[in-house]
Amino acid sequence: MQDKSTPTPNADRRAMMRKKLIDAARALFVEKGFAATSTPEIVKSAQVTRGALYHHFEDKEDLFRAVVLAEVEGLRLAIEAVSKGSEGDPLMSGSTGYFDAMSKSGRSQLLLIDGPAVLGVRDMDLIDAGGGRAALRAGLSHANPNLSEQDLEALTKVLSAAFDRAALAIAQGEAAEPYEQAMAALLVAATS
Amino acid sequence: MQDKSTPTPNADRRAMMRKKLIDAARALFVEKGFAATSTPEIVKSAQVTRGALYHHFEDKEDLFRAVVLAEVEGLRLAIEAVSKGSEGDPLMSGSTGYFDAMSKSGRSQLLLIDGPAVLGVRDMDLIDAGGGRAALRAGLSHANPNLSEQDLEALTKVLSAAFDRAALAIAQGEAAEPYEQAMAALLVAATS
DNA sequence: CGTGAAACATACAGTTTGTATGCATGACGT
DNA sequence: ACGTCATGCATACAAACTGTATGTTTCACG
Repeated sequence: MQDKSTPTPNADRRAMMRKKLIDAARALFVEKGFAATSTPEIVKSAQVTRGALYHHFEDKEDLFRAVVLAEVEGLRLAIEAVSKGSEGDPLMSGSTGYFDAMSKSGRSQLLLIDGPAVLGVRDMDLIDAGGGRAALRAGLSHANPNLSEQDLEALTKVLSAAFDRAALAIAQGEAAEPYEQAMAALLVAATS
Repeated sequence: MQDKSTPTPNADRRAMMRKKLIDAARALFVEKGFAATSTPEIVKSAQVTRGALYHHFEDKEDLFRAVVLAEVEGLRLAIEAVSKGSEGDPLMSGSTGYFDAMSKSGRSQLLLIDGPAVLGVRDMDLIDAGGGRAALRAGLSHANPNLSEQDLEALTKVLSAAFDRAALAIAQGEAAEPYEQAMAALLVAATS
């Protein structure tokens, strides 16, 4: 059969092109940061032209947002996979699952550093409200049923930030155990 | 006396120019973020030329670093001022002092969001190692003398991150009490 | 199979960044 | 007091980047 007889459907082309751009952008954003990464670099790495980039994304920030959203989804799946076959306290197993999932290279930099700076604290807060924080909140709520909605939200956020900082430290090469231990201690305290 | 008879010493000129630039840059960085603020904007706001900027700072990032360093110093002074005339548990009074000091407009954005993104996590970690974290560490160490150096460091960092997140939330307009309460609970737990 | 829309490529205008160069002004020894 | 020098600052310039406008190709579909 002639090659020309397999035209690529538009939906597939779109998905493939977006993936190529998102993957190339992710690698460069992780390596050099958002500001230091230029769109010519990105399209060169993805082997397409800038026309394609600006056809699929409004601007550089929009592409970054897509990268972050994909990363959050990856994080969600990873946590889900880990916590599936685990027993015991859901908070504790969720904790190890989170650390495991956040160990993927570049993930903490994207989600914890560049994300808030580029997309803003509010947007980023909404974006990762689901990514593990919902589970943490549920666990805390279960342990402290008497907590007001507001207090629960506050406790969730500060504990979540502590988790994030631990994941970041581990990603930067520090030993994991002290942080896992510290977070376990805090969790115990927060659920008693 | 003729006006011309008071030539400005170089040291003073230097300090004044740096201050003008740092102040103008701080306002714009807070308002629009680092990337979205251009050097022409900064010098226009400071009523000088780009030549002055690049004479006193290596580049835009270097100016940002100066802004951050000044901010950390301001934070340190503010905490010191508050904690001077306070009684009781140094950790608890330090906590309220920190929240108070971090309530200055733009401070959390600069130190917690843009700082790590622009200067990098490592540099920023070194920069604000003193700004309140040292006191937190000392307090934790005093309460848990048996903790290893590594464990103490980890606990300090995650708790510090929780404080930061609380300060950020408050700066974003959320109610302060739930966060102060949550942090107090965590502190109690971490010192028992 | 032809018309229209979507996907992509190329070309362009406006900004921005950092540097190079030139001028002015305070510092300092004699 | 004055000449020399370094420092402070302004202007001019080249390279790079961003977003848009315009052109071309490829699929969708009646």
